[in-house]
Amino acid sequence: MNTNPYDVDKISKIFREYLMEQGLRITTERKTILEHICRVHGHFDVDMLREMLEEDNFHVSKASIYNTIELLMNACLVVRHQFSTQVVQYELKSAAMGHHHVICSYCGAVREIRCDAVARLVKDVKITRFSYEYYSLYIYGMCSKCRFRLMNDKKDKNK
Amino acid sequence: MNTNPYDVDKISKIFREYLMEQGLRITTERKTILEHICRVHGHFDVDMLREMLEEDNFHVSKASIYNTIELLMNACLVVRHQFSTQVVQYELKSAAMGHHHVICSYCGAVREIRCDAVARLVKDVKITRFSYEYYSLYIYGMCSKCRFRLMNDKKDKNK
DNA sequence: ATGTATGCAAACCATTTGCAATGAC
DNA sequence: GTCATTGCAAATGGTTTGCATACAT
Repeated sequence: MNTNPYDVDKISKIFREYLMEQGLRITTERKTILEHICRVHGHFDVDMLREMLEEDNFHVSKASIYNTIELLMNACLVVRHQFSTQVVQYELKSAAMGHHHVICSYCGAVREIRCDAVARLVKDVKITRFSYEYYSLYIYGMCSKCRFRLMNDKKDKNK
Repeated sequence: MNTNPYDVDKISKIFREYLMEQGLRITTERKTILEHICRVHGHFDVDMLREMLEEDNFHVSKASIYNTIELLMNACLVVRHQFSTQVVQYELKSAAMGHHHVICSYCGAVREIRCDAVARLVKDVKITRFSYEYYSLYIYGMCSKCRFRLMNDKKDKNK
């Protein structure tokens, strides 16, 4: 029933319309960057995106990547995540809407889970003087790897 | 029924115990920084905290503030928020647990709301190989001020 | 033809790091 | 007395900015 969250044609069309509406130009860079974002099925950061583009022999400056991501966020097509310090990651909004993020506070690993009950409830939260666009739910805790490592560290200490 | 989320004595005790447990030292700086954090009823950032301390004639280097906040996060007493770019804010975990964040994507204004139904549901989400510590829910959209401003801008254009 | 968008390099600024001096234990 | 912690200043690195050139309209 759900439509593909990575549908390039659909997403590119929305971006084109947004740019025209705002009187901004539809450049090769902007189009190509968005196309590559749609190919990443998951999170991405500026460097990763740049490498992908470079591998495709498409050279863009970092400044243009930042510029384009900014526009995509304004167009509500991309959302920003900052799970830990120093690492800013982005994600297509259409993809982000389908899951929540489970983050290990110790190693920083990020996992995605679905929970439609939570999703439904959050969308129905009534907020006065505010028009809802989207939400991010980050659940923090300790992953099994870190728990295991911690247990072993304690054992070693007691020896 | 709820206990005061800003209870200095209780929070300081937990921090002291954490430090001893980890073989770390209980310094005047660490104690004083935490005491000031408990006085902020809301979010704070490193500079704000430093100003507060300075006003109290307590001089600490930024490095020590960063160091102490790091420890407080490891002790699960403080959580980090990054609502928009460039501004990292922190909050006492005991305070953060009582509310969700409503953020305007346009002006960056942050509001807090309570919704116990969501809180209960999220805490009960079953996650395999993971021990839950806390969660953050960020709801993004447009606040009434920005909506109003946008409407006026459009009117002006059409003139 | 006009003026926005790009690329590049320099600037910025929050955070981190290195090291000598201090102070907790 | 020992060694972790602090303060200071320098280093780091992601993001932003300024400006000449390229190109969308």
